[in-house]
Amino acid sequence: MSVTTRFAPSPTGYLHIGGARTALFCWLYARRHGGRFVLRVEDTDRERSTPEAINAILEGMSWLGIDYDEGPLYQTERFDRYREVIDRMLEQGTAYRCYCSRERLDQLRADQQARKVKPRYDGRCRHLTEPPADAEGDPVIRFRQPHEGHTVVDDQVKGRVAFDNAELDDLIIARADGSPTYNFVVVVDDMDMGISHVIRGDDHLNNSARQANILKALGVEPPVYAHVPMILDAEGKKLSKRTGAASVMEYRDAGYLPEAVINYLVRLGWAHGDQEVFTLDELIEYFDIGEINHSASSLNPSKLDWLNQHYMKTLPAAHVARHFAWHLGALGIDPGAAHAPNIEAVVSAQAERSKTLVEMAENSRFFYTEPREYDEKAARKHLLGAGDVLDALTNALAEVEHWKAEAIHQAVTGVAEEQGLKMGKVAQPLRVAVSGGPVSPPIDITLELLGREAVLRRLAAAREWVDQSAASH
RNA sequence: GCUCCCAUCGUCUAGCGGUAAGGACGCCGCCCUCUCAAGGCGGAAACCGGGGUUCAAAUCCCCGUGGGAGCACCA
Repeated sequence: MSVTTRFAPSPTGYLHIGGARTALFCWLYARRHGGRFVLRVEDTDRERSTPEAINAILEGMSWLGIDYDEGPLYQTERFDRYREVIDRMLEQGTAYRCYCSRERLDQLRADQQARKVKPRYDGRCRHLTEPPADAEGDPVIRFRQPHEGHTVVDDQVKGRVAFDNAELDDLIIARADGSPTYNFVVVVDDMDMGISHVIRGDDHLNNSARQANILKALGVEPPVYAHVPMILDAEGKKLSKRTGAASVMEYRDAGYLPEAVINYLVRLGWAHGDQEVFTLDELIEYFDIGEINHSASSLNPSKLDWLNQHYMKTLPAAHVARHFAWHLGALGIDPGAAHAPNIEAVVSAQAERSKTLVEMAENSRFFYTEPREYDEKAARKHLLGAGDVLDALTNALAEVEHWKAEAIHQAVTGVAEEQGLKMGKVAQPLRVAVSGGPVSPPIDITLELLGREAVLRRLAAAREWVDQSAASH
């Protein structure tokens, strides 16, 4: 059987992280089986579906690198088709007109709730042959749900799930204004698009029986269903805009690489033995629906951090640098400015001491702008009284022939020996002088990246600061 | 309320009748060290409860408990 999967988000303002994982699963499954992956936008809710909301989803997909073979398809463009199917069902008798007023329906529901039974339509219009005399307004169309027997969904994740058809009522497939409803359009779309595998959130598991029944009424074999569990926040609660971390774009903005997010997401609810890190090719080779977990999983932010750092360290520096540049820009830094250090070298130097690109950008500020002031504690500890060391360093560094880490390292250790000091007593004043604070990549690499001119300029400024501080105390 | 789903370290998970219940993140030690990290080594840490089935149960069944989802002229 040829595989066609689909991702069908409704545009609600952003690409939800859970939706992104579902999309990823669908995408991987299609790729794995040489099938097709379709993107379908469920925009029948005209209120919520804005161009911005649709763009947010497309942007999220493209940032993650999840491409699609077909689409985006929009349901709002398919109303004629839905109408056609509804008419056919009316003709065949698998659907019927219901004239019950909203008031009656509300009353019915209220009564049932009061009697503590499951609210459902009582089928009053199910056997009507013509409109009742007291009918007011346009009728809705309901699906004639079979009431006997069971509908079995052989879910690829949850296993065999049986629904008693008596539990299912005749759901509305078209409103009084003629517009089709969700459970119906999904069915028509899945049928028309030849979807073979419906992989979606398990909040839809209950819908699958009725959808399967509509499909059968249309004479079509239902697709294979796979309902994947939800993603919860770190506290085990439902993710929301309020708690944050729900939108894919928040992860980009927080400094995560798409590779890290993909790897993190795929391991949330899916595992391949003990392997933690996967290339895309490996995922395509290994991914299978049957290995998806049955239960919801909570976000583990520190594990994402770890993966992100892993990818920052191991992905080609040039690739990481492209994302890094974007974050530098967000800080108002132009990585392409004259005298700016080689950005790939900065990435290599900072990757092992940053969890995110945002952190990397903040820690790398001093490479691009001279420190306006020194970290107070660090300056007091390392700069005060270090005038002689700074002088010696200035002299030694001015002499260095090839401004490379190895030569710089020799010069610095030379000063330490000559002054009878431990390396720390030399490197730390130097570090504070050039970076403004107590933390930076190895001092020789830091200096190489900064360039001799900038280093000597910063040393002179530090020397001046030492004198001034000494004078004022 | 009814229907459906779920349940292994704090978290992500491996396990699919016989294991000292494994790995990862995080945490705690030690080593390395010019800072911060990274890295190496080691450690603490789990089968929700109760019944069955079986020679044997984290694994299979039932009940309970606890989470979650669905029950709209929303998607």
